[in-house]
Amino acid sequence: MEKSSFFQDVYDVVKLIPPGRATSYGAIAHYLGTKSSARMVGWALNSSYVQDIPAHRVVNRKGVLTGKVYFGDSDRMQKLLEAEGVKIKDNQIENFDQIFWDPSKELL
DNA sequence: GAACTGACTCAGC
DNA sequence: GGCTGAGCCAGTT
Repeated sequence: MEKSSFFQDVYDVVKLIPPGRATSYGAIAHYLGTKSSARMVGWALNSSYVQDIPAHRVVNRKGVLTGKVYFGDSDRMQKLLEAEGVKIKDNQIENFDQIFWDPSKELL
C-alpha cells in the first residue's frame, strides 16, 4: 500500500464517504485531479472489491447503480444503500443531488 | 513490452 | 432529445 497507486487514493476517498451519502466516479476522479479518469475510479473498485471498500456508495454521474452487478447480487448494492437511508428507484438513487457527496468540497 | 480493456463522462450528430 | 464516438490512465494479458 506504500506504493503510490491511483487506486489507493480512490479507496481512501470512498472509505471517507459518510453513510447515507453517495458520490460519483467523476467526483472522485476530479478530487484526485484527473476528471478524465472517471473510468479508472470505477475500475479501481472492480479490481479491489475484495477490500473493505463501500463501493455501493459510488455511482455514476446519473446516480445509477452501474456496478451493482459486480457485487454478485443485483439487489445487494441497492439494499446496502437503502440500509443507510438512501432511496433507490429503478437502480437509480432518488434525490441524488441531495445525498451527493463531493470529496473536493466535503473533504476540501 | 505492446495491445486491450474497463463500474465513466462529455461532446457531437 | 436520444444515441454514438472519442478520450482518459493504469492494470491485466
